[in-house]
Amino acid sequence: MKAFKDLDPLLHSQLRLAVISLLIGIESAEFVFIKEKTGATAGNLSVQIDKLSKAEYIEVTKSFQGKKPVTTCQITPKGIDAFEAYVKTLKQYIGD
Amino acid sequence: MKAFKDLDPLLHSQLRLAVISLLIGIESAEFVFIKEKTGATAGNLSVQIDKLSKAEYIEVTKSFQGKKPVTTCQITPKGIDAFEAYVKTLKQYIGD
DNA sequence: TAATTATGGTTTATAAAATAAACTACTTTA
DNA sequence: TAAAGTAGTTTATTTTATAAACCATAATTA
Repeated sequence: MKAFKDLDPLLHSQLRLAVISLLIGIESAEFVFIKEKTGATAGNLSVQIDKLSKAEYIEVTKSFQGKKPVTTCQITPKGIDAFEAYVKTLKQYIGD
Repeated sequence: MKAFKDLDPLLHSQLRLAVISLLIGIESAEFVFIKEKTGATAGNLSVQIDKLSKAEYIEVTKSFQGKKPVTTCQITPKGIDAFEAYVKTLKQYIGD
């Protein structure tokens, strides 16, 4: 208990945590929306979304709105589980 | 709000967070004790304690117990403030 | 008593992560 | 048609985390 590796390193990242905690309360969100909400740069966000996607914490769909590319993100059940486990562990840390 | 940089990067590290959250509930703790509790390696812990110390989040005292060196760590008021701010921000993330 | 292991760390090197900068592809506007 | 904007991706650089090697001293043992 309180072994420092208990916190899922994939979620324990400033930006990825912000993304997941944003997606947890919403059905789906577009790249640009997430970018604005988190204040991240496009490059950084692109990389982190890719990691979350490869871990299957989120599902990413690419489509077009007219001629513009639109990247839509959605949290998966696996992502929800991971987030809940993360929060649970965290609460032990912060004594809640 | 929820800008991903809101979380103090100095505390947003698996090991440093474990150290601080350990020290918050205790007057002071020795290096070896923290090492065992967190499961960290000595090298890693040494580095992270140094960072927390340089940021004045903790105070480090070196002494001897007989002939053995003893490194004692204590959280500072600044460290307590930082931890509380961190927890506050975090709670917005995890929706608490 | 000379090597061996243990304790309590620090320093340095390497691996992994985050971030920024540069780039692609296409569109809109001046 | 040249410039600027949108929506991202890729690559390079910086920072961070981690592991490995090391130092000093003490206790153990062969």
